[in-house]
Amino acid sequence: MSRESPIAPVLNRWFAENARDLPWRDPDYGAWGILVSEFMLQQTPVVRVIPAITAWLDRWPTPADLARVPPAEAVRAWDRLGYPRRALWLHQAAVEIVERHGGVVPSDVDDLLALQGVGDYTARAVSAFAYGHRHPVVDTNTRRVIARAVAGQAEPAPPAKRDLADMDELLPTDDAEARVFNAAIMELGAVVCTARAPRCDDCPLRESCAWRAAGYPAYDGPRKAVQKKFEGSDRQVRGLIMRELRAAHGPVTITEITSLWADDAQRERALCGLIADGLAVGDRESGFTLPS
DNA sequence: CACCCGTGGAA
DNA sequence: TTTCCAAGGGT
Repeated sequence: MSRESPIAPVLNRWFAENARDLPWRDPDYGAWGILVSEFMLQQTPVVRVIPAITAWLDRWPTPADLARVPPAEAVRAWDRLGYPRRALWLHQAAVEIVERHGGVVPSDVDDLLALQGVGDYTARAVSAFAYGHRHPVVDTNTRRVIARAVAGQAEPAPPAKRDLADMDELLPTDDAEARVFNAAIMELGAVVCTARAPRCDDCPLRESCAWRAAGYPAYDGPRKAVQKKFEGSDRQVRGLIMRELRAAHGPVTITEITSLWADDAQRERALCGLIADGLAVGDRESGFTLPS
């Protein structure tokens, strides 16, 4: 037997009055725009995505528009949103949408999951937000809100398959309400129930929050893996090379690349990695470019 | 499952 | 200055 979500009514009401006016929440934004927004929002903050997605959709209003240009154009337009593989994957996803779905972003979760760069989160987000289908949409925000408001813990456990079922239990049975709830719980995690300094006094769930009821106990679970330092990392070197490739009109010579980073082994590792990822193409004789 | 992958802003 | 973290996904 199932029962209605205890927190959906109050959360959905709060969302109706407090939702940020984000571009992709326009009812006419379209599935392609929403798919692009989800790619860009993978680890890139909202404030940096807003100007980028506007320019992107202005240039490539449909998957077919993106699919017919070289991947280099996508990587260049991605600019400094970070994780440039996402630009490559988004371009590839557009190609697959044209090849397999007649240029229309699919609505089925399994079809979406089959697209390059689309995982559990993005597939369900697109199906739910673009097409109104009832799926649990689980991201870092929803996991944190559920950990606190429902489980009474300061931080969620490491991501697990179980998260989908946990979210599904809270999801209203009605499709439209479920879609709003997915957005609302994510929004709450983004602006109120934040990772640092949550604004519990302003939280619509404060009366029922299990973490508050327990007296805000500190997190005592397994230590989260700490992100490795960026300064001096391979990622920094890759970033420097990518910046050069994006800015260049012609091939970038190996001499120019060598000048970017002194450590030979690390520089070589970064360049080989970019080539393996398909972000760089070429050789030492003719130089390197973005993939065409 | 642990680790890797960019970039920038805020505490 | 350093650390944290941001609508994840692939291997």
